[in-house]
Amino acid sequence: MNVQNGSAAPEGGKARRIYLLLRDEIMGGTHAPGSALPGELRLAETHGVSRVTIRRALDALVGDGLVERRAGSGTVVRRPSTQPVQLRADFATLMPQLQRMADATTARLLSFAYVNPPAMVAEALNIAAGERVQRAVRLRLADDKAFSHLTTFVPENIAQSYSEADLASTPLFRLLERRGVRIGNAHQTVSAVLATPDTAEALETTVGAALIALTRVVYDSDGAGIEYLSALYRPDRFQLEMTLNRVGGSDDRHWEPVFGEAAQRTAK
Amino acid sequence: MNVQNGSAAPEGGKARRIYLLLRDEIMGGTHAPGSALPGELRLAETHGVSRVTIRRALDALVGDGLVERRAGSGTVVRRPSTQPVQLRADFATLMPQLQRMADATTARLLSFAYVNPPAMVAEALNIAAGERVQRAVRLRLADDKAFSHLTTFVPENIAQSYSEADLASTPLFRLLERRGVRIGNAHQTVSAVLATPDTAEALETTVGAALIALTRVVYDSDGAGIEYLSALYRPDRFQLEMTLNRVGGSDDRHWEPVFGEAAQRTAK
DNA sequence: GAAATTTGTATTTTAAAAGATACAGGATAG
DNA sequence: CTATCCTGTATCTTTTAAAATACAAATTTC
Repeated sequence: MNVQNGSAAPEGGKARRIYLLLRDEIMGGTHAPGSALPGELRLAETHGVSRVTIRRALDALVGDGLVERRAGSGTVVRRPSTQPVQLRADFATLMPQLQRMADATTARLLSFAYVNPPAMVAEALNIAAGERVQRAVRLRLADDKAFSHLTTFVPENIAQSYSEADLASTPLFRLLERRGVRIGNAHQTVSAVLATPDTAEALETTVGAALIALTRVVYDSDGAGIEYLSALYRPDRFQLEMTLNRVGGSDDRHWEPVFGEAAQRTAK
Repeated sequence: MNVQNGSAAPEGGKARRIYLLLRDEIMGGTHAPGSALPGELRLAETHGVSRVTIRRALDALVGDGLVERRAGSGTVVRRPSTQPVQLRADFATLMPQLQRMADATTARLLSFAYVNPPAMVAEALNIAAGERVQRAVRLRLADDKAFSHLTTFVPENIAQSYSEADLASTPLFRLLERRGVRIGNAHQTVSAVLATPDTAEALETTVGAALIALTRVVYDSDGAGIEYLSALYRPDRFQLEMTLNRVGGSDDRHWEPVFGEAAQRTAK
């Protein structure tokens, strides 16, 4: 009745749970392409369900094109035919990265309005009670595939210093700096959340899938809140990366992040 | 039959899915403590299920002590009685942080063995076919509460330069550097995954919950793989943080990570 | 080539979850 | 005080998922 992707994801129940789990493991690399999954009987035991249920979960994976089944042999993880789009962003230098990324990706505005800020946002930006904020929800696509769901909150008085059109052409921070706002620092937090019905739909995934959640709060030089960003990423299409170097003398050896392009080269 | 936490999490099916979702939202701050959840009827519509099903999910949340229901008034998010333990680690300087953290936390060894490396690991560490690796699975607890599930892979020849006892007292990198291994750089990736039966049990959470996944590969100065770490964190008990400063002249303004203690002070 | 293992298929039974519905009772807004 | 909106409770029905079971067919292993 409610088919999500094109796949035959089980509606609810254990089969669905196991489907999500296995899918997650496969896309996360736990089961490498070409390698065989544990046998159906084994899986049934591991997850404490009957073989029939495992079977239903596997059926869905086959429907997704993630695995291939060979009678008598086993179930094997398929080599993804379409290259994993896998965008990567360096966590240490996230901002400029995102900037460059903006060129290679498309954004779609899902919603735009001035609203009363959620408690979290009001607290983080230190918004006075009753004051409103501009909320914009954007979807970012690469290669016509959605990989990130962004919700930004900007205090009303700041938001009014630019138009929607401005935003389309120029990054927010440039706009603000031109207007004399002196950006001070930003604070980022990374977490993991489950896809809700709306975010799942936007990101073309399934309710209950694991998403990377990044929260960023930007302050001006006086410590006043400028922007609150809540970003959700599909882990199979986007990943946060960072390279560290071991530096210093034998007394004070420690790690130091590698910036920008160097990080890309050092990796792998 | 299979109660996970002490809560009454629905076995499978939609009620469970919605329970997980709402729980995730509450713990993630979408619904601030003290604020009311959407009405049951509204929730039923949003999630496309009947009110009874929503009700079952809410029952579980009440069982967890996450929400309080008042007849006629609504369902309200409870202020957590036990302060959120919330360990925080700075992503940029993760290593020293972890070092310091080790003092305040306990580790429990769940398994220890020499095994054939999974494909992912073999590739990342550039292990020759047939060569084995030391695999150790550890659980890290703070305040008697598990917050992280660590699996490390170290090539056999390197692992043999220290004993299990050594590891208990001294961090791996110190041990290796004393043995003449010259540590070069490390590469980290952050993602999000779902809790599987085993990781869920270890982390005292529920199958299908969202977890932060951090993968780290450490190389020596010759580029040879030294350690492959796969860490899972409970997002309600651990978070990756980072503070950035806006620096540079008007021509070349960009962001730069703030290290160590400074980051802690700047935040909030 | 025989034995063991693994997936494929089918049927039936059992259990669990979800839904529909109706009404009682508390809380709040006007 | 009343209309309205919420949760509380109960019952019954329907639908769906899961389990149990048996056997066939393909593959690998020895």
